[in-house]
Amino acid sequence: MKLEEAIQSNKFRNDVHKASLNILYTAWWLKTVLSRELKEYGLTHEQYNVMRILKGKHPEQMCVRDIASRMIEKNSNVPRIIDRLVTKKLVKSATSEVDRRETVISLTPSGLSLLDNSTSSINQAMDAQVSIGQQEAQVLNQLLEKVRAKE
Amino acid sequence: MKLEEAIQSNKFRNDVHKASLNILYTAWWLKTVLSRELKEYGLTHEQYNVMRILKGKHPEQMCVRDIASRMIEKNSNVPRIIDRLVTKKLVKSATSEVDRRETVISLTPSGLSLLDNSTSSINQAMDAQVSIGQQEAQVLNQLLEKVRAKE
DNA sequence: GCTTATTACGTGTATATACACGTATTTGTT
DNA sequence: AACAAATACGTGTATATACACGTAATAAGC
Repeated sequence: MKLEEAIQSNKFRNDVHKASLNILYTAWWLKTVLSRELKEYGLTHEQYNVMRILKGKHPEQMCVRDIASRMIEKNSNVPRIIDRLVTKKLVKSATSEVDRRETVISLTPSGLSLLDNSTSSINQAMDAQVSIGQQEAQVLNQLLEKVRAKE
Repeated sequence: MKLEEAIQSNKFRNDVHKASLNILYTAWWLKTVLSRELKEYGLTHEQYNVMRILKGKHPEQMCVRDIASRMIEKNSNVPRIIDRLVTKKLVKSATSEVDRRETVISLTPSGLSLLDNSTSSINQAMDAQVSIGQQEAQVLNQLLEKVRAKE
């Protein structure tokens, strides 16, 4: 669906304004596509994101702050997301022995297994639904980096 | 900041995967930029969005459902966002006389005034921070539409 | 070594998304 | 007209973001 139909408006100040709304709408669309798959596994998008980050260091542990700094949405409240993963026994939490301020987190075997299965679903969904080619994706990446160039 | 730095990872399956994360991260970045401006006016991004939609029909009223269908994030709980705007006397709410199931909403004078001021800020912030040209924005728009082509 | 600053978390509040469900009202069918 | 179906809201719950603040532990300065 075109943006104009999706938000029932074609009143944009200019193409940059339209592109900004398009980015926001596409992100919402993408989250919806991915969340639909994750729901089968009882995971939210954010819980999945935390687990993916943990897998990057697996089988090593990571402290909460390291996880937070890798999140896509930087204001995520990582301690609370971890709480829910601990309840489901998908990750394990312990006080660091090196620095007792730190809480170190690691994937449990069942967390790792759930992550692998859900990642397959996510990847399939992405390949099936995100309908651009690799070369177009490269151009898109360059443009998005440029959008944020002034940060 | 490049995506790799922002999320401290360069493990992408391919460019389409990277582009998906890039869209999500850029949307978060953009919301942050805009919310910083809106905070001066005591508005959230979503409250602003509702007011912008209302302005499209001003001085006519709109029913809740019409507003909801124009939201960027389609699962927004519009009645509750409106509650907060009513509390701040930025919009007025009344039961429709034509169809008593409908609640019709309209901007108050102070709502309209706040909207105009905040829109100036938003537009300035967007022009200052979103650093692509109009022609690049056109290409970006085409690519984003293509990403969602299978919806 | 003692004091101060910093760091890493955890928690509380306001607002939001996502979704299910109940209720009042209107529309459609017969 | 009476009943069934659909519609438009409002509300409740779980989880999330955004942000402020408190506390325990460590680091830094003297």
